[in-house]
Amino acid sequence: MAIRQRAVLAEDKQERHHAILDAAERLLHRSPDRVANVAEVADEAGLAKGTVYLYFPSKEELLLALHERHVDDFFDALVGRLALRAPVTLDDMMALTRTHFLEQPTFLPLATRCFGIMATAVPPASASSFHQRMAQRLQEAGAGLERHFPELRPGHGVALLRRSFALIVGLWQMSSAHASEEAGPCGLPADDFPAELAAALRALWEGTIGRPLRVAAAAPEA
Amino acid sequence: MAIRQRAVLAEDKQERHHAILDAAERLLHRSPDRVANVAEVADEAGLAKGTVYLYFPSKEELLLALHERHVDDFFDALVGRLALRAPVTLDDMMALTRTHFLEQPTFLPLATRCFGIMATAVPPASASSFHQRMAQRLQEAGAGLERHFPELRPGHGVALLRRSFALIVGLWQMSSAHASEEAGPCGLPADDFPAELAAALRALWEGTIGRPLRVAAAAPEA
Amino acid sequence: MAIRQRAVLAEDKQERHHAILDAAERLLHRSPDRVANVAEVADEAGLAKGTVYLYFPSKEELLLALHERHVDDFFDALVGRLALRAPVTLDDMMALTRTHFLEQPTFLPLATRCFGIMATAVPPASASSFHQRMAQRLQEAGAGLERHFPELRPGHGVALLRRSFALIVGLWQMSSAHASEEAGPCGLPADDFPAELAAALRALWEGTIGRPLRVAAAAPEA
Amino acid sequence: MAIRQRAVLAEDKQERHHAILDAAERLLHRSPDRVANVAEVADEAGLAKGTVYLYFPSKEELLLALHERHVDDFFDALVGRLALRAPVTLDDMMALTRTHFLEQPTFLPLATRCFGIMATAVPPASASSFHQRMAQRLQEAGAGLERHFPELRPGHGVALLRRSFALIVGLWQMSSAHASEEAGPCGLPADDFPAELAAALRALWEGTIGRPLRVAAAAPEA
DNA sequence: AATGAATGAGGTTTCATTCAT
DNA sequence: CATGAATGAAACCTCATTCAT
Repeated sequence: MAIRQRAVLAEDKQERHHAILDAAERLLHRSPDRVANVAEVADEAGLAKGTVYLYFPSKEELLLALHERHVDDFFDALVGRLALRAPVTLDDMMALTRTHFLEQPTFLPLATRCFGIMATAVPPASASSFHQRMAQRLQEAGAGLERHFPELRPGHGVALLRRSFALIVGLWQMSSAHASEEAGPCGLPADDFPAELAAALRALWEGTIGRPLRVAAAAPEA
Repeated sequence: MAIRQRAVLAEDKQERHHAILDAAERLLHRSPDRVANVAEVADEAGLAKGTVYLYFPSKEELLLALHERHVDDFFDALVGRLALRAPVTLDDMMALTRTHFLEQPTFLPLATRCFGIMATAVPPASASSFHQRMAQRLQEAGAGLERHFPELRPGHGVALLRRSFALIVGLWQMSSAHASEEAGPCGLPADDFPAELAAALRALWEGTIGRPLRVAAAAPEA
Repeated sequence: MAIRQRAVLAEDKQERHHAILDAAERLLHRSPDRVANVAEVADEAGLAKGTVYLYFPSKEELLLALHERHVDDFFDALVGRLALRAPVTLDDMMALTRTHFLEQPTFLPLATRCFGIMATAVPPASASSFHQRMAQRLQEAGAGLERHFPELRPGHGVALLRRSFALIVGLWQMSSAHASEEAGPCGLPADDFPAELAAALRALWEGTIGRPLRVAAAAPEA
Repeated sequence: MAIRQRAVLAEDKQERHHAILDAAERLLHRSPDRVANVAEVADEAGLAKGTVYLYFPSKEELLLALHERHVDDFFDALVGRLALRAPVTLDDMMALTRTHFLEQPTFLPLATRCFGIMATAVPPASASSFHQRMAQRLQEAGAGLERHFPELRPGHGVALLRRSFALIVGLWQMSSAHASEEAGPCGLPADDFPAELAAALRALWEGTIGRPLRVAAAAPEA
C-alpha cells in the first residue's frame, strides 16, 4: 500500500532489507515490551505482509537481524574508540554502554528476546553463522581492549567484554522486571539502574584487571 | 485419567499445589526451552485442566510460583550456609551456584522466562508481592554476606548478590543461545560454561570486595 | 461456610429454597445485565455449590423459579386489586406495572433470560408445569379483568394481559439495548422509558377495549 | 477444506461477507434456539475459522450484522410499500409482518439474542453506529406511515412502529418459550401465534390511530 | 517481485455439574 | 444433608506462514 516499486537491483534489495528492519525498530521503540507481529512490521514499512517474507525467512530471523544490527553498531563504536591512541578509561566504556544500551531502549529487550530464540526458533545454520560473525567482532574488540589494558592476558579481553555484556543484560532484566511498580522495593532500584550498572561494571572490571580504575570526575588524576 | 483423590485438608492442598509445580518442573526439565501449556501440566500431574486453575489463577502465576520455589531453595541453602560460623569462601558460593543454578537445568530457563512475564502477564499485585518476598530474602542473605566479608559496606552484600545473579543469568543466556550447536564458536565456550562462570564470578567478587579471594585448590592457605 | 445447619424438616427446606432464590435475586439486582454463576449464588446464600443442587436440579430451573416468584408477586397484587369493588382504571394498571416491572430492576432482565431458556435448557416437564401454573393465574386475573371491563368478551381479559406483558417486555428490551449510550438517538428514548411504556400500554388497552380510558389526573372527569 | 478462491476485489469481499452471513443464517435456520460457534459458521461457509475473523471483528458483531440485514430487508419492503400511492391498510402491514418476521424463522430468535448483546459484548462504537442506522431507517418509515394515516401526529409514526416491533418480539418470546410442547397451555396458543399476533397488532394500531381499521376479509365493505 | 487473503494450529480460561468425603 | 474439589467440554481469538493472483 505504499512503496509498490520493485527492488530489482541488489542495491535496492539491501535498501528494502534496511527499511524492514527500520520499521521493526520503530515499532519496538514505540512499545519495547511488546513484540510486534509481522503484519504490523509490514505495515510500518509500507509493505505487504508477504513481502517481508521475501527478505526474511521468518519472523525470528528478522528479529535476529535487527539484533545483529544493534550489536554491530556497538562494536563499530567500540572498535573505533579502541583504535584511537588515547588511553581507554572505564568511563569511556561507560559512555559507550550508556549510548548503545541504555539510551537505545530497544537493544536490551531485543537482546533478551533473541537469547530465547536461538535455541529453538532459528535453524541451527542461521544461528551458527550469526554466532560466527559475532565471535569475530568480539575477537577484534577483545584484542583492542588488551592493547589498552596490558594487565589483560590473551583472551581476557574477550572474556571481559563477554562478562560485561552478560552483566548488563542480567541487571537490566532484573530491573525491568518490575519497572511498572512505583517503588521497586525488591532490592533493585529500578529508577537508578544506570548508577547500579556503572557500579557493577566497575567492580567487574577492577576485579578482572586487578587494580582500581580511575573514576570519571577524578580524571585529571594528579 | 485422574488421581481421583480429593485434597480436602489444607495440608492436602499444599501437597497438590506442590504436585502441580512438580509436574511443571518435570516438563520443563524434559524440554527446557519449551514452555508447556496448561493441558500438558495437568496431564503430567494426573489432573484435569480445570483443576490446575483451582490452584493457580493463571498459567503465568504458576510459572512464577515454580520460579519462586527455585529461588527459595537457593536462598534457604545460602542463608543456611551463611549462618554457619565457618568462614564463607568464594568456593562455597560457587558450590551453591553449581548446585542450584547449573545442576538444576530448569532454574535459568525459567528465571529468564519469568523476567519477561512480570511486566505484562501477571497482575501488578502478584508481581509486587513476589518482589517483596524476594527482596526480604535478599536482604537477609545480603546481611549474612556482610558478616562474612567485613569489607562489604552496608548494602553492598545485597548488591553483590544481585550482581552475581545478573552475571549468572546473563552468561547463561549467552551460552545457552547456542547450546544446540556442536561447537559454540561465538566466543563463549558453551561446553565450558561452568568454568567461565566461576572465573567471571571471581572477578566480580574480587572487584567488589577489593582483594583477591582464596582459590579452591589453593586451600592450604598459607 | 455459613449456615451449616441441616434442613431436616420440610419447613426448613422451604426456607432454604427461599434463601437461595433470595441470593440469586440480590446478585441479579446488583448487576442486572450479568447472570451470576452457581458458585456466586451459593456463596451469596452462605451455602456450598453442591447444596444448591440439592434444591434445584439445574441452574436454569433455579432462574425459572426466581422468575416464577416475580410473576407470582405480580399476580398476587393484580388479583388482589381486581378483587376490590372499586373500578379499575388504566392508571391502576400502570401503577402495578411500575411497581412490579420498572421498580423491580430484576424482573425484566430475568424474564428475558427465561424466555430463551425454556425452549432448550429446561426439561419439557418442568417447562410444562411452569406454564400450567402461569396459565392458571393468568386465567384468574383475566377473568377479574373482564369483570371490571364489560367490553371485554370472554377470553379477552387473558389476551389483554398477555399482550400487555409482551409489549412491556419488548419495549424494555429495545430500550435497554442501548441504555449505555448517552443519548440513545435510535428513536427509543431510553431515558423516558416509563412514559413511552405508559403511552404504548394506553394505546393497546384502548384499542382492545374499544373506547378511550380515563387519564390519571383527569380522573374525576365530570 | 476450503473454497480456495480469493476475494481480491472489493466486490468479491462483499460477496464473501454475504456468504458468511448466509452460512450463519443457514445454521440459525437449522436450529433457531442454538447459537452456532464460529467454527461451525466457518465450516458452513467453506472457510477456515480465521477467515471469518478477517471479515468480522468478533462473533457478536457477526450476529449483529446478520440481524441488521434482516432489519434492512424489512425496512426496504416497508418503505417500498409506503412509497406507493395506494393506501396502506393494516392488512398490508400484517402481510409484511408475516413475510419478514414469521416466515423468516431466524428473525426473531436473532433479534432477541441481539438485544442482549448490545449492552455488553459489542464495543460501544459499533452499537452506537448500528443504532444510528436503525434510527434513520425508522424515521424514514415512520414519516411514510404518517403520510398514510393522517391521524398520526408527528413522531407517532415512529412510535407506532416501535411499539409494533416490541409487541411482535414480546409475543413471540412468550409463545416460543413453549414451542417445544405439544399443547402450549399457558394461555398463549403457540400454534396460533400468527392469529394472536394479528389481533394484538390490530388492537395496538386502532388504539394508536383512534379508529377501527378495515379488516382484510371484510374488504369489500362498502 | 509484490501482494494480502486464507489458513488452522494453538493456547487460555470459564463454569455447570458430579460425587467422594 | 452438606460440602467443595474435581472435571472437561466449550468457545474465543491470534498470528506466523503460505500461495494464488
